[in-house]
Amino acid sequence: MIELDKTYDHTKVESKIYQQWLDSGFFNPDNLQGEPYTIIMPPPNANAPLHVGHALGMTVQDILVRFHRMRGRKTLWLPGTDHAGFETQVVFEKKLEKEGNSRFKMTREEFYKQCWDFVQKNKHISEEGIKRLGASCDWSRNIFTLDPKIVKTVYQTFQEMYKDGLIYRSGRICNWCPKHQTGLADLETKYEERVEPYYYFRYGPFTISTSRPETKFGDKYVVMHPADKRYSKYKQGDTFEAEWINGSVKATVIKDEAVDMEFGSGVMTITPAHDPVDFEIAQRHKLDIEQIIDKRAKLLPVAAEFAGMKILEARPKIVEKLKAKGLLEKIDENYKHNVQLCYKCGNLIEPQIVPQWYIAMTKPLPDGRPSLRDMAVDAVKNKEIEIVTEKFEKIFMHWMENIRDWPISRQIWWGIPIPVWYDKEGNTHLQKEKKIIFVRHGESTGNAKDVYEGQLDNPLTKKGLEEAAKTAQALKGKKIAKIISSDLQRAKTTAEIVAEALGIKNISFHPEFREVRGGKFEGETRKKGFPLLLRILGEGAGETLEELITRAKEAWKIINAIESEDPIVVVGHNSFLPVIKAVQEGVITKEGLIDYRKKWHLDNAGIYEFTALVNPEGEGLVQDPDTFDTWFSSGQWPFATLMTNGEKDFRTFFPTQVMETGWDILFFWVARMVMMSYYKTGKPPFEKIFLHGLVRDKDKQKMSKSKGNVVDPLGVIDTYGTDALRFALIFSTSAGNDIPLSEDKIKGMKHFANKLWNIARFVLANLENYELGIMDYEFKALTPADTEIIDALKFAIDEVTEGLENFQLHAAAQEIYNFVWKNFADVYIEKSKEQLKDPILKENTQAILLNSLFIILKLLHPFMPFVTEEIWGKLNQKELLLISAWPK
RNA sequence: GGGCGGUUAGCUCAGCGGUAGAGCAUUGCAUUCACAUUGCAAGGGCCACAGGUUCAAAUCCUGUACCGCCCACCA
Repeated sequence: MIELDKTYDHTKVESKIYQQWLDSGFFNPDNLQGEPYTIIMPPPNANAPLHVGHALGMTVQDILVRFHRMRGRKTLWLPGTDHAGFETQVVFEKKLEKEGNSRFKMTREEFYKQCWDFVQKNKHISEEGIKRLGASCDWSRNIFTLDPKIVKTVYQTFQEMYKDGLIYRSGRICNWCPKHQTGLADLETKYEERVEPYYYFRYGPFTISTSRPETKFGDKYVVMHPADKRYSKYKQGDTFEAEWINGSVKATVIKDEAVDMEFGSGVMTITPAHDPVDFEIAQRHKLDIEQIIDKRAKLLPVAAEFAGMKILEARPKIVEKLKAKGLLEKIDENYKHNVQLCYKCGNLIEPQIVPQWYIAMTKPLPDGRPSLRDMAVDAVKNKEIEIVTEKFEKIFMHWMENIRDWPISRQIWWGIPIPVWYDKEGNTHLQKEKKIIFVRHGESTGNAKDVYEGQLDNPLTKKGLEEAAKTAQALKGKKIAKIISSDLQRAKTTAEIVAEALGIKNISFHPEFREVRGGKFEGETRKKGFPLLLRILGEGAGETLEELITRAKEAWKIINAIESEDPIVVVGHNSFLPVIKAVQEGVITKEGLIDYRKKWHLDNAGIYEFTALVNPEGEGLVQDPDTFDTWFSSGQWPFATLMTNGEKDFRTFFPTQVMETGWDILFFWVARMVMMSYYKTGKPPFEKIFLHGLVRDKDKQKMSKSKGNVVDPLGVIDTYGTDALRFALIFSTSAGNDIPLSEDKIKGMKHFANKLWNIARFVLANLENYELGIMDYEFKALTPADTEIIDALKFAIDEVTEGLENFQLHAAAQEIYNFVWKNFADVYIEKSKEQLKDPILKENTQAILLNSLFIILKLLHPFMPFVTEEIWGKLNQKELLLISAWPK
């Protein structure tokens, strides 16, 4: 007889159960069968602890993932963390500021290293948080957005898009944040209504008006609408002298339709260097453009005595001066207008002309496909991608229609550097693609004996010679630029056989590491696994890590010196081949090398082809100082992540099934993923987009640190348990709507977990020695109460299943909640107490109680994984509830 | 300026053609019996307003009034 505690104590259960799940290996789809079901986790910022919004997202995804795993799908939920370029840099700079430091006092390298360490330290905190939420994701595939394998994919995409003419660099005007010293996309700015004085000035024969007199120093064009009759006597190109801030200027009349005749006097002067509309007018008419304000929002020498002043300081003084000159006509003190602000720091955006990289959103692809925008729009229109809740589909379409080219460069340091170099003439140089064909030597006498060879210079066996010839055949027909080989006999001979068969004269041999230091491993019997490299590095028997890396870099020098687009064949032994690849991709730690050694194992005479991106080298080449917008790399996340684990994952799990995230990053992220994925793979990144709302406090207020109403999910978990938090987040809310979360609600759900626990306690207490495996129990002599609960149970199964299938999680949660508490506990259990006393009805009743409990646990498991798994474990089950079959 | 939503019980929200629902809160009763992190019961709504479609409207259509959000941004 199994006794349960009187109440459910989550603190005794959760970490234990999570460990059981991890140990089972079933978070990893490699241990599951069936049709793949994939969700890529939106990677939380590595620098910040989880907030309750993450808790909601993780819960929703975990529910979907657990549901489909139980339904027999090969389920992959791929976790990761995000370097979150701008966000993290802002946080880190604030930290520096507190310490009296600044990034402008540091070298870029210093800054990057410190930021890296800062992020690595915090990364574990968010990963721990994800675990505590019960996320059943596959940690063996956990990945960071700055992982070299991700960066490589990002660079490849950049290169492809550049070659396709979709990426270009332009010196047009951009949103500039003077505080953060970077350009920003439109999405990264916000508007705020302000009431500010509005000034009317005399400018030659005209009246012009402005809220920003400090920009007006360089103004030498007056612009009016061509159809404005009031000014018909002025013609395009007319000039006149006008007394202005610092003396007389020669002004030119420009006619442009951008001018609103109704507004002010219908005449304006323009400041092309600091206003997007003015800039466009200047472009149209090929007007001079002069910078007035510097990147720190201070006035330049053109402002004469005002030079060096901050704009807000200068403004009243300039007005004063113009007034003294009799040029001020009037001031409207109640002028309401919108000002553009940096969405992070809230400082005024100062438009500046700074060259940025852009992606063309509406330009058709050179291969005949429509533009990035159109591919995304088409996908949603013809339901290749479905956005859950129509509301967001409309918003998505509307945004897409008005989309502008996307600036992807940022003048910040924390992020992926832009892989572009400039020479002295300002020409652009990209990374070079090097096609590499690795070939391992054929079987050597050492291989035949299955021993480690190390530096032993063994020849090929007869079989090895044949293998080399076979490999040569496989390469036949390829144009090969050169063969580079190790000078060990086994490699040399293999290389020569290949060269001869393909008729290649261009072949060179390079010295291997030959020194014997201990040499303990030589000739030893090969054991399981991939220990050779480990032993080289670990036991000091051979080459040190530094020596190995140096040698790999030397190899790359040789490869890079080859000026050919054709593939280069590299012949060597099994340990060195992946090392070259790893070093090229920047994985230069011991762990990184060993990881590569495991992944790229080659059989004797095996072939492995890949394309490397190599930085250009040359006199005076300077790398572009900018980094990518985080969303440029995370926009590639669904395929980039799946491409890191060999090609198999990508083939198996892409396109993924669902992207679940907050609606607030629909444009930032989701739209970009759709476009990038179609571009790169020709496929949608996911079939469904499921957007959750913002979690608000009980008064529907947005949570914020300054309001002090932030709910810490981990604190809630400590007090009420993960299951309670999860159920509270899901219960009585529908997709895409904001969710008010109150402590009462969470408490109520803790009560529900306890209710379930006591239901189990009751069922178990009344089982006596009844054997537990009764899922096939044949019911006889059903009472009306029995029939009723069986029907209700069937109904609940259907409703919960349907709710989960249709992303109506709240409906599913309510259904199971009501069934458990009302139908089962309040009605059936109460009636069963009588029935259990009846010797005829007893067994039947026990069977119904137990079967119902089984089904309840299954239905509830996606929502409340811990308490259900714990109870399940008390029911003498062999397999985990985690992978038990979903009821039908 | 353009677009998208919302308005249902005191509070938070489901329902979206067929007799008004949940959680919390309120009130009364019960309580050695799985659970007081409980049970039973009660009160509480012309489903914003005005028209229309329909045998039938909280649910569909049109308009009005508030509330909210997104996009654009006029010097």
